[in-house]
Amino acid sequence: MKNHHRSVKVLRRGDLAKLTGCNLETIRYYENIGVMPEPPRSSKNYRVYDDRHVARLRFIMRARELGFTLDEVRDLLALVDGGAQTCGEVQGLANAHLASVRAKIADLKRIEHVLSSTVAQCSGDDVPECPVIDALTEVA
Amino acid sequence: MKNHHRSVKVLRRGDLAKLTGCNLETIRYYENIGVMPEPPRSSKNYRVYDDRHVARLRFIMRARELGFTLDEVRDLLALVDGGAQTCGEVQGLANAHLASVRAKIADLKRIEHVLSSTVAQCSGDDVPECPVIDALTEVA
DNA sequence: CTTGAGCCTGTACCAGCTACAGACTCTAGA
DNA sequence: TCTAGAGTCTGTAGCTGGTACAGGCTCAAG
Repeated sequence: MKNHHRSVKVLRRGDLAKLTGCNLETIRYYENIGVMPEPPRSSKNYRVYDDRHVARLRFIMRARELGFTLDEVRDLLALVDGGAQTCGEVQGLANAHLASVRAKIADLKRIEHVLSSTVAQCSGDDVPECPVIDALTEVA
Repeated sequence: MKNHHRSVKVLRRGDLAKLTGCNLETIRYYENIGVMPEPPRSSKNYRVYDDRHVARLRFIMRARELGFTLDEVRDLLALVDGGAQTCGEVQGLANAHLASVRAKIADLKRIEHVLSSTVAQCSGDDVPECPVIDALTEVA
């Protein structure tokens, strides 16, 4: 038992990465841009994390998975940290983000439609005439 | 009549930008990365464009609008320029791209679902309990 | 005591542009 | 003819959201 005088193992950057599945370097990046707090350092200048850092990083990663930008994540975190945050404010951010997600879906659907209807006209043969190229070339 | 000895007005970079709606700097960028050809230069080192440059830039812009990456655009252009291009090859590229567009749509729909169902639980009040924050915080 | 793993820092790189500085040139009006 | 402003030239830096490496320290096991 080497840690008999310290019952809780400290988390270093690599541990945090493994626990969350986040890339090691990304953690430092998040710290640099201010979405992760600067953790305390050990005597040898190693970052020392705890459970709250794990929770915060998971929060960030989940928000990123849902397509929030890092700026939006910062806003969400500020509301969370603010203590005085209200459901209404968070709802506002989430709704704004939802609208942009829906706009992206609409864009991509339009693109999908153009692509699929164009490709459907392809003969797939060795012929030089190609409806895809035509569609791209057309001034329309 | 200043151009009496040259009936066709030459296009400079700004003209090409206006004709296509492309950003002025983007034209130079496309030249640097090799999707636009290096145009001939005037005696004073100004780029001189013609109709074919206009057509090519429109092609690139249309492909970009459809979500092709610049690498994919390069491939498409190589097939177009190759002369021996076949409909089948182009169809292959377009189909691969269509698949990635569909994958993005699926991702975004999943995100939309999570967001909208979460936001729907919001009271929108001044209360500190927020289902959006809960959803982001949950380890799930 | 050595060896490898892990951590530290700063910096460079990716896409796909956009913008700006500083120098040159062209064009239209006075 | 002169001059002011617009256009062009080059290289380079910035943006987002990371990723990756070099060069140096430190730590733990054999």
